[in-house]
Amino acid sequence: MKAKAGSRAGGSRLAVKKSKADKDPNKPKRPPSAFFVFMDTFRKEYREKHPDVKLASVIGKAGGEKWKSLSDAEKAPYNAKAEKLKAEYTKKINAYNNPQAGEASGDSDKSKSEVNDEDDGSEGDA
DNA sequence: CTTGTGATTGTTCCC
DNA sequence: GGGAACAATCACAAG
Repeated sequence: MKAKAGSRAGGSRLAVKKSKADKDPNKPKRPPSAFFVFMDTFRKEYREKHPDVKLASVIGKAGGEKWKSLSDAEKAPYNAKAEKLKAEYTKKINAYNNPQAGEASGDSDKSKSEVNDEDDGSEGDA
């Protein structure tokens, strides 16, 4: 059932999809889930194996079944990527909800969540 | 021309 | 804790 839900419990999100280009400039886009990261690559491969199939909907289905077929180890790189994107997005959303957080007054330093250490050489794609 | 939909799963958000 | 909307993508439909 794709009855995802007609009415959401929350209230703020009542913003219905007005126009695809009418999104708040301050509101950052959500980070692609591991599935999407996997699908980005999966799509390309799928197109080579199925040049006739172009509909993303079909690829989505194929990818969905394949995705479940993957093991945690294979999803690991995708999850790791999504995890990083999540951290980035969390900061953006924080600024979106609290653009001036901490800039009020005498706020010294309480948040040490600066995880800027990108020492993970694994990226290595440099 | 323009816009939405359909389909996949995951993630994220706010109350 | 929960529930609800949205993230990419791309062909196709309808007005």
